[in-house]
Amino acid sequence: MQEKTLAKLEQEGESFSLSECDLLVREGQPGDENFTVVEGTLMLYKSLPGGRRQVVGFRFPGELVTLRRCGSTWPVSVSAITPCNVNRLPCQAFQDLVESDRDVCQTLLDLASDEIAARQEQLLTVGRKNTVERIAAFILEIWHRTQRWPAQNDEVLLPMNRAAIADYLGLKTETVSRAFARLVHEDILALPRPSHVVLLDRPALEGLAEGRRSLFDEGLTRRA
Amino acid sequence: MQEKTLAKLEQEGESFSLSECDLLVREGQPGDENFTVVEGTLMLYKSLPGGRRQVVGFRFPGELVTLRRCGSTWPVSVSAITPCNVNRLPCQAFQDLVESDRDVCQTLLDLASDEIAARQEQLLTVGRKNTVERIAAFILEIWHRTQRWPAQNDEVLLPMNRAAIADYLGLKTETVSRAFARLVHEDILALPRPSHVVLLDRPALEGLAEGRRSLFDEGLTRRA
DNA sequence: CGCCCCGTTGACCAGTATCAATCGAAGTGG
DNA sequence: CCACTTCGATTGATACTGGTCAACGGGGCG
Repeated sequence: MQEKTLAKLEQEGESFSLSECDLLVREGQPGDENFTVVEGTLMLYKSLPGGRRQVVGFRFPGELVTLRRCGSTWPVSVSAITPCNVNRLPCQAFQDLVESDRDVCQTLLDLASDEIAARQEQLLTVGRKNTVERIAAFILEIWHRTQRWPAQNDEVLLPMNRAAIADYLGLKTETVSRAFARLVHEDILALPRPSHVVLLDRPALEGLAEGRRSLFDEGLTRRA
Repeated sequence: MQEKTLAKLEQEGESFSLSECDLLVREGQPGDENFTVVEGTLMLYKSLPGGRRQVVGFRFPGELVTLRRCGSTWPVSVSAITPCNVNRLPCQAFQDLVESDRDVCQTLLDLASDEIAARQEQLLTVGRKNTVERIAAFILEIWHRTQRWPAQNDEVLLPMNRAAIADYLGLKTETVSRAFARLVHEDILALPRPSHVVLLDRPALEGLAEGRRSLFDEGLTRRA
């Protein structure tokens, strides 16, 4: 259903490619266009003076970049964190499709609901979890979203670097490194390369991500 | 337009009231209903073990509580922070209205876009601003949203207590108090009562909220 | 009148940021 | 092919913001 809707959007639009680090749109910029990702990974973020940056989402193949009110300015910047193929659809054509096809409209409302729920979840992570819990939640999120064909394996390839992870989780890169190091030390993860994560103990990782479990539950009690 | 759409929703639904602190729905609960606020203020939040809580939004009169995928469970809890009148509309009736009326569908997509942008903004605030900047942004947000009739006055009545503010901003109540105290000390705000904020220097407050200005730009440099 | 809750303030602590150095892999040029 | 450069990741030492714990104050209500 979502696939079909996105396919409808894409057959009306035109496709083009982006190199790694290319900026697709800049925060505050006008522009009545919608985009979908065909190939690669995009990053959505907002900036603050002093080089502060908050990543508010990643977009993988098959996803709509963002729902936008026609005539509005972009609330975020979007840039490619890998080489990408992106499909562009003018806002008006998008609008027409919504009005002519009720399935499209319903699907978009569902996608919007999912996106809102995802941002609420990210808020919980950024606002109320500690460093290790944030990293655990992050790895599991990317794992879920990139397991397109349920190949029940326990590996994740992170397309984003440590700076992007840090800015997604409201941390600094050094802090991200240390959290990874702790998870590796506890034998919950392995990191053959910085972008290659192997899940050694998924239940433990899930416990951390949901704040049920602490790295000190056992193991650092003096006389255990 | 949005008002007209919400009115359509409300005339189909049934209205009822909530007392302060009543729980409207609990996170994870099933329930195919949509709600709008007629009177009062609602709070949306998510919980974590250990009593940790993240508020992900407030709802004022005339607002839809949240867009929901039909058949899904609630991703958040909703409770009344003041006495409220709320309108309930079964998901199916909501669905029917969306399908029969393209204006409704378009308006809902616009509302969803706004909500997504608002959560992105909150993420920036929680992830990348310091205590004072968060409070400044918060006060201005509530000020904007409660100035329904552009009575160009500089007063805000906060319907939520310090705990709700803290949980919205990823802080503790003591920290919220201290930030208010600093803003009062700098003559940017006055606080006749804890819930009654008077904006004495809106430009300064906006500068802080956007991270352009620091409380130390002048005033705490040793020899100024 | 007194209790209780919420907000405020103070003293101290801890987790994360900051600053700095090092490591390692990938790319470049001799 | 190998030295050199570069950039991202990692690790260590220290600083600082916000959290924790505790006490106090004021207003509302029984």
